[in-house]
Amino acid sequence: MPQSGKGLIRMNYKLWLAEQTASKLEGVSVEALAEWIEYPPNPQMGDLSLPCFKLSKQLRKAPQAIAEELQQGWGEHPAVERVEAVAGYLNVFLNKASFAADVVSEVLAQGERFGSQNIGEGRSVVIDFSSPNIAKSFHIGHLRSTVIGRALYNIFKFLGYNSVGVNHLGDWGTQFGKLIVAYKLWGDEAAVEAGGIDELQRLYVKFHDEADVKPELEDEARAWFVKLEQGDEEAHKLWRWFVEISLKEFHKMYDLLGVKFDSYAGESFYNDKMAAVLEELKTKQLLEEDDGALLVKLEDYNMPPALMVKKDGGTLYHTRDVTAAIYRKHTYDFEKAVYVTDAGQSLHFQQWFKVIELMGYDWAKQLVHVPFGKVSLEGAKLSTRKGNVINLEELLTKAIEKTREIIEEKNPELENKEEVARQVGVGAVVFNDLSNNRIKDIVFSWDEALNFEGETGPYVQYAHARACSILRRAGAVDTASAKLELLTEPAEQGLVRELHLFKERVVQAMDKLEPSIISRYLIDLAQVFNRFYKECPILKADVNADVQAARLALTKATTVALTNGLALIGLDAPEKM
RNA sequence: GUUCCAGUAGCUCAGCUGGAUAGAGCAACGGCCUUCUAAGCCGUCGGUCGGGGGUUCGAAUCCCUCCUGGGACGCCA
Repeated sequence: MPQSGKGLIRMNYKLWLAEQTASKLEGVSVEALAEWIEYPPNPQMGDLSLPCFKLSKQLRKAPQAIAEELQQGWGEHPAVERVEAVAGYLNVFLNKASFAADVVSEVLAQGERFGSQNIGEGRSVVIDFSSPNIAKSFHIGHLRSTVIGRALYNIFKFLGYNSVGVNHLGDWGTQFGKLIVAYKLWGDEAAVEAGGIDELQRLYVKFHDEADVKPELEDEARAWFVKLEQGDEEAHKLWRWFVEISLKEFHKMYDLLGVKFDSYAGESFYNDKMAAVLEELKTKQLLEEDDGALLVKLEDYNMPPALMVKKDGGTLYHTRDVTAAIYRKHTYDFEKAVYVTDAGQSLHFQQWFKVIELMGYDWAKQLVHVPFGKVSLEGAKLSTRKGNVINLEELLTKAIEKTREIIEEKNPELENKEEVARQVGVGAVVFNDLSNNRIKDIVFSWDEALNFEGETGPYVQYAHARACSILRRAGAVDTASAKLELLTEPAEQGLVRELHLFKERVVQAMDKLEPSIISRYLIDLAQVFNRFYKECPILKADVNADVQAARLALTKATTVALTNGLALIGLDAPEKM
């Protein structure tokens, strides 16, 4: 257990309080108590609280009586100022001085590791995210999967897992038949080289427009895809070319966003691996024929069947996903495999997770779908085919441009304007996408995506820059000898309390696979810091030297938490802006 | 039709897996730059937590039901 002498509880206050009280209660485990302990809604009620209602049944006593007994038997503890029994709660008021000293010294000691833990012990988590379709523009719909997946990747890594980021490229399928047909009919090489994905997409859209009046185009497209699958040279060459052009553009986005992957094994990668899986399904007697197609019936599980082979012999995304999962299990031996896609695919994932289970793989329960809500544009659904999309590059470019303007207006002396404009502009867009629960649908609005005030990325970055500014002006700071016990003002304590929360927020974010928990935390932290900044002067003439040193240490600790938190969700923390 | 998800302030959303008087941001209005970056801070206004039942000492949170909106539902992914 953490040593609690001299107020040093090493930041696990819930566990510590559980240990303190468990010894006085018969037959109650420390773990259970730790779960029940909560933070009171406001500081006047204390810093920690144990509701005694659940204990009431077990101990056959009134909650308030239990709380009072605990209070009376409390005795003295250097880390605690006093305890109260109120309305069935045991409220603990921490010793402000020791609390501040404990928290701030821990944050400073851990630095960039602050908030991290070794929960994963090196076990692997495969995260399938981003996964854009080749020859289609990278629009704001793909952004969500990309930034949510990347955040989860970072969070798992921070907590001791071996994160494996997989970009399951949509580089195979009948759309390539369509694209080949369109290219041969209306395209030309120079235009595609010059126009990139835009030109490919124009061809793709044109195909659909034309196919509406000339349905035989669809047959041609199917024929070309069959040729592609059979290794036809011309088809393969065109396909390869489309992939290269697309990847070049995707990498521009990934570079701007700072996203990296460990694998780009997309759909085409599994082409030669599906036959074996189909054979396995057959052997395990899971496949049934229906109207020429092969499928796995799932009616016992209240789901429509999972179609594995089309009547023309072609495979489907069920087939590919099952194959990919088996491959990844063998390759990475994952403890968990998460798939970050829009919520519209929920049924699909449930279906093939069930297929994996029916194949007898007990690791089926390690497969997790992480769904997120749809992005729509002023109510209209985004559609590549209709050309109704917001291009991510355009959005990021605008965000960077707007940041540049704000810098010119507010901080024209700034040295590395371009770099900061990128960090803040991109940060605003990314943060905006991560600030709500991922399941919520988003109606895209330029105003909101480019808003830099209130609950936004720039707000958090700005708090960090202000803190850095103070530290810079203060010069060399000896935080090690600072008298941290002096940090007892309400604004200081509020900040200390928030810093203390970081560690459990990171774990929550992992448990719920929810990056917005980090974003929300950062807003709260920036908020209490801004309050502290306003209320507690540091570099002013009349500030006592000891107080100044302590506040500088607290400021430094805040930059550590802000930087670490921002890094988790993929944002940089510029020192000036 | 079957099934999944969402519904909290005028708007956008939190609400820590059932706890104390439901919190932020935006918008509106009113204050705060001769003092550490005003991308900031403070204040005011604003709520039958979609409706109705139920479980519980206690429900925005769990269960049932209804309403509204959205998604998915065999040969696209």
